Amino acid sequence: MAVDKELLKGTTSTLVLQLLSRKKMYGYDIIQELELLSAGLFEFKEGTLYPLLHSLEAAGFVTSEWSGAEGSRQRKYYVITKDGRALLKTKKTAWLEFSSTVDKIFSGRQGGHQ
Amino acid sequence: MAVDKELLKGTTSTLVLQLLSRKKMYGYDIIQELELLSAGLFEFKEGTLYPLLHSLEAAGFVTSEWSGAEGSRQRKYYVITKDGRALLKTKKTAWLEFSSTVDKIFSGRQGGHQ
DNA sequence: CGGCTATGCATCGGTAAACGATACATAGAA
DNA sequence: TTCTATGTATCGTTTACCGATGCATAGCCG
Repeated sequence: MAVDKELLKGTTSTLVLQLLSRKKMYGYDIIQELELLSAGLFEFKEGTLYPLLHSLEAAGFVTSEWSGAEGSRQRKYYVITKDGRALLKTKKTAWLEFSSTVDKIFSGRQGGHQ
Repeated sequence: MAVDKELLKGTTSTLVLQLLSRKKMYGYDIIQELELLSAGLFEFKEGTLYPLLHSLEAAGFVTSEWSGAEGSRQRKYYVITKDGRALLKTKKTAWLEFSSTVDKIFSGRQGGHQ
């Protein structure tokens, strides 16, 4: 594929980076917010999100920090890095290119023989 | 995921069905045409397409027939069925819902706190 | 007090889509 | 004759995603 394999297999990492580009968030919050923003269409599972966050961190696209009020529950907040923002930009561009191409083909504006 | 897993993992089967909804085609032709229509963006591999066509046929969404001039090379043409057209319609609707949701989230029109 | 639910992070194994490599055969061009 | 394009096909690998599960805490309600 000429387009990014990851894009075809899912826009999950891009969606997560997009959310993190707005504010730092912790895992559970990301799951809730994506479900809310998509009107229930996207239901990320823990088994999907946490490994993804770990790999994004290992690759340097996000960093993490434990935070929370003294003595209360600690949450692991993820913060997007400069590299992460660059990746987000690239991935969003790729998404637009991909989705517009799919739209074009689906609309049937093609050759037209037969 | 509330949306179809197959959709997320790729729109390949939908793209193939879309092409077949226009005219019957053989495998090699499908690969060429998709590359052409997408301006080189989609480069389907044989290892992707042929197993896909076989599974579509096994599921009853397409049928196949060998055809070609007498004595010349025989090509295996695929024809979309009524079930195939119904599936295509469903998948295109799902794609629109999915892509518009992704677009909305990417555009940043969300909550806006912080 | 005890149990239930929501919150919160995490890992592990299974499934299946997509791909790379490869095989094989024919036709036409160099 | 050798190379490239055409044409169908299979196989093994990779890996995204998910289901299941585990563990821990906080708050609510009977």
